[in-house]
Amino acid sequence: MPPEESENPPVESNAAVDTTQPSPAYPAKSVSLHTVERLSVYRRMLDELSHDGVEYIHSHELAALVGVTPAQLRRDLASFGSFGNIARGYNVYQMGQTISRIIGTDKLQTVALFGLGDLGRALLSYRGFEERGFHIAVVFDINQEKIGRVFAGRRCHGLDDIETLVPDFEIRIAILSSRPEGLQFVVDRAAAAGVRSFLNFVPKRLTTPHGCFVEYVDISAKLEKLSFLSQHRARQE
Amino acid sequence: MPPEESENPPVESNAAVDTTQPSPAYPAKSVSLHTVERLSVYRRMLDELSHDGVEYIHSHELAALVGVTPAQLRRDLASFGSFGNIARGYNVYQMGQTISRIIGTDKLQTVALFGLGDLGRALLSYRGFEERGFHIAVVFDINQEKIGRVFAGRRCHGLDDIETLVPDFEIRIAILSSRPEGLQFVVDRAAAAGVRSFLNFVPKRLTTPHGCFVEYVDISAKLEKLSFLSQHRARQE
DNA sequence: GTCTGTGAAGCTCTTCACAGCG
DNA sequence: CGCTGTGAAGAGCTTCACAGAC
Repeated sequence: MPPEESENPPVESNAAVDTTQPSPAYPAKSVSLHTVERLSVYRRMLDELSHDGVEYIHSHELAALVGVTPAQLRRDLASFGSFGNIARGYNVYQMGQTISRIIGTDKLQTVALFGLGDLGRALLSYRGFEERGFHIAVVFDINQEKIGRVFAGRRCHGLDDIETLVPDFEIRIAILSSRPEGLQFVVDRAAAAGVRSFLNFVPKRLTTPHGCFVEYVDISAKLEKLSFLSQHRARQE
Repeated sequence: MPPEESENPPVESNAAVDTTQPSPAYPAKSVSLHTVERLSVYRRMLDELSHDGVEYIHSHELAALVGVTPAQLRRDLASFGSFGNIARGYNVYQMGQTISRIIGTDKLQTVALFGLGDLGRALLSYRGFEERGFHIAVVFDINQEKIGRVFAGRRCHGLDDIETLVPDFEIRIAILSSRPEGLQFVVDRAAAAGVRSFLNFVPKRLTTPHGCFVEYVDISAKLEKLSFLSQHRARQE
């Protein structure tokens, strides 16, 4: 399993640029995955700051708020172009917009959910997704008793609707919260219908379909990590 | 915020060693956090294999099953002592036991849950924790209407019971799934009562109490990472 | 003086490749 | 032969520290 971390294809500016500021829009070089994860954190804090009326912020202030070093913050931001003002720092609103555009959440993204067990229903009612730019529009389950019923405003579909609904809603992202059995089949079928990436809550390793991405969320593993740390480490991380 | 990743204090063997096999029990050197995360994955797969009756396995086989390189698997295992048999490979059952002991899940651990919203209730009904050695024994909420009611077999408590219940149940780990407001206060209070580590589902940065660990699970951030990848990268991760 | 952006150093994790064993 | 364990090399990420801007 060779990690195929090829360099980015040169991403041409596709969207209409309508910002009033001369903000750099797209990554100049390859942005590391660690950086991408931190970008989400930065954006959340920037949204809060913007909401509180803060216009400009210095790297050391924002860094302290999100818990990274100032150097790292500046490095992360520089990876897709520099736009800090030396006297006043970074424009809070503009930087938030730029990060949104880079991670692709400047427009609402339509998401599908597979599996309406306890976790699936909880994710469905979670309001946090909408405010971050994700909308669960379609839900699927294999359970005949659930198909046709409505959960949190969405009608539950059977797997046979994958081929019609995924293209119709232009779904690129799927959340997996089903039983492990048959999960690979669902993933392959969804990928064939056009889904490009999967957020997998099921504790089961998947064979990633070609051209797709899978991100794992393993809650038990996180607990085990904490268990290890409490046992073996002395101080905070 | 200097990352205080001091080297491990020499962990002396504390528990009574009762294994029948001459397996090394405790990390010889500092085990990296990445290794710890993978150990959870190895153990899950080893449990499955053991259940299927597999007795021995070679590094390249197990590596393929969990999606890492054979070299990495061997390196991970070697970080807490080597116990592979050159002819037959690794003893599946013994290695699972050893990993459990290292991450501290060879005995059931009692966990508290803070916040009984949608996500909290889903976590409460999730059966996967028990089989990995974690038991949610106590649940808390600030909502007066929930206090006293029973959810999935556990009576909901108010925060005023933290100081009595945490010591009584010897709770070391807490899961946070409440609203962001007042979360820091809850964490500080729980830490003072004896909780050592926190699994935080709330999208809010915490000041880690001294001597404690906080592990963040940010689902929206994961979606944003996928969104970025679909946009900018060409192939699978 | 302060702050940003960045070359360079430092550090950590991963992979290579091979000695040694069976 | 093939496999494990490991020194050494490689790759990637973080931090240092300073030039340049203000």
